Amino acid sequence: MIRTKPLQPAFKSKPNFITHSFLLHHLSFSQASLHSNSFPNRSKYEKVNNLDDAFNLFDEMTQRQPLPSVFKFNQLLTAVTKMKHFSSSLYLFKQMCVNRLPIDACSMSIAIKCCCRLHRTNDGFAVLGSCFRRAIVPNVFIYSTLLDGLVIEDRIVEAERLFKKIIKHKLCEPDVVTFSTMIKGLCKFGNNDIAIGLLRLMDERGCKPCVVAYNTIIDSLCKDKMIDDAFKLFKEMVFDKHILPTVITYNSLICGLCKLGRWDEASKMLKEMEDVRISPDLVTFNILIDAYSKEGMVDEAEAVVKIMVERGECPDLVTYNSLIDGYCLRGEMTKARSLFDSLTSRGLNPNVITYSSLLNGYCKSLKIEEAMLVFHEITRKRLKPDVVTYNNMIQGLLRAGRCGAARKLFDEMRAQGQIPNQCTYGIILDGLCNNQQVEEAVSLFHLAGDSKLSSNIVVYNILIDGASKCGKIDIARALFHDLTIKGLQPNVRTYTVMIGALCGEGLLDEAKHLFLKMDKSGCLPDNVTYRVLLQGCLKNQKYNDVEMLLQDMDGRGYSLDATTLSLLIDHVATGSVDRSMLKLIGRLVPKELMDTPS
DNA sequence: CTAGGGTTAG
Repeated sequence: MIRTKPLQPAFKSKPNFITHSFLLHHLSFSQASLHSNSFPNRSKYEKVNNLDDAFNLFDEMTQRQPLPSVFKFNQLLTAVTKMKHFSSSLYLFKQMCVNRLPIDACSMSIAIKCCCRLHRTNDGFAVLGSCFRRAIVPNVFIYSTLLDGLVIEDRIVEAERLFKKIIKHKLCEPDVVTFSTMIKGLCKFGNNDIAIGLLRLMDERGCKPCVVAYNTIIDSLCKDKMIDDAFKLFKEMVFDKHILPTVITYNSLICGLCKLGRWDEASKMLKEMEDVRISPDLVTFNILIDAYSKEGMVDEAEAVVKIMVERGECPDLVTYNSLIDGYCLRGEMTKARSLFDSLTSRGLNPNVITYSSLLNGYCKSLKIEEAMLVFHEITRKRLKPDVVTYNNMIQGLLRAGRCGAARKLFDEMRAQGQIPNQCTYGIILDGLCNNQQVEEAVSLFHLAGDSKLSSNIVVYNILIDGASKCGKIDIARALFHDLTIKGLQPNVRTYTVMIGALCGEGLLDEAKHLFLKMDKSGCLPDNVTYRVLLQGCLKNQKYNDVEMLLQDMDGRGYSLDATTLSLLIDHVATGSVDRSMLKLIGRLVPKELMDTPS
């Protein structure tokens, strides 16, 4: 399976004051990075920095007598390709072909790269065919580029086939780039172990793994939240293989740590990279800004922006998109809007991500009309709403109770060629349930006929929760039964939602039974499970298990949230829960709740 | 001499 973002975020801890003040302090006082943007030895063929110049130079070159060398043409193609004008580069290449201008393997590999980056890898293979017709022997550059094209298009089976063919038929000698590309493909499909195996294999074949090969796997492990494995590989790279990490290595690790809420370690890595004289770059700062924004700590995020500017880095669209999203998450739509409006004066054009963030912010703030305006603005700016945009808008409409409009947009999205993903269905099912339409939700779920959807435990969690919220405990039970029949494994959330549903109906014995069952089936109840069951006990005046639950929580290092705590205190006050439990309760109160007087 | 691989945003 290709890696996708989870439908539900992982539990994270907030950065404490010490960590982030250290982090900011540390960054602002370390030495500024050096910049060198001068390229004194570039010829005019690689110096072109806009398309017009490139085309003019090309025309002039084609008329020269004698013709410039293939080397000069390749330099020009490279320059255009570096500007990411892949179509133009391909156009020039085609002109070279039809006009019998000089072409070699290098020109071919540039053309193939352009095809691949345009998601036209098949055309890349057509260029490979033309190599044979022109008696140009395809080399390792050409095959590695084609391999990358297949990986870019998620054609992993074909990528593996090509890779094996290269080795078996000795099409070329695979080098460190060929291996790294295959490793990237494996990682993209979650095969980290096989990727590590390939890392070992290349070493055995006498092709020494380099920092890129390691980075690829380290980053993939970080994205899969296997950060400890990532560090294992990092240490192996540095200490056993004596390969120096780069800023990209650190960026991946810091990003992974931030996303897991491991702020103190992220801060430690920042310090470490400065120690080894690697300056944080634009991406490093963007990672920190995004992490702070997602924690709702926009002030700290803005502080990082200030520091990066002081250090000579120019905030880009990624920077501002993170900030805008941060303000949206806090519901500070005025700030989000003014930041959005300031983009053009900063020379930045909002993209579909910017618009979707803003739209989502308005939806979450229940300003559905504003959200619709933003939605229409997207097409007016000749951008295309994508799946995420539609998902956000549909969610907003459902929240506003406008089921009909949501339905219409769902149809429109498919008409526009945007394929609904699992997230879309999750949003719609949840929305229908919240609009008292569980039956519709369940039938849509069965109607969707998507095998991945019907085996998605998160979707079951949504439906069970929704059924319970609508007071349809029978439907909730049936769904829970249905998933076990299918051989699906309920997760903590499934159990918790079901236990909550049973508690809500006063079915405490059944809830307790399920609670014991989950533990037995190896699914450990989490913090939330305990809180839900505890609330169920209290609300239904079943006090027998309260002390045992509290003791369990203490033993597991769990804590109480504000709601459960105040409910408990109420019951102690009325005498239904014994005062002797106060000491135990006190131990379960997290520091944050102690500090904030409410 | 020119060509291929690794990091950040909804």
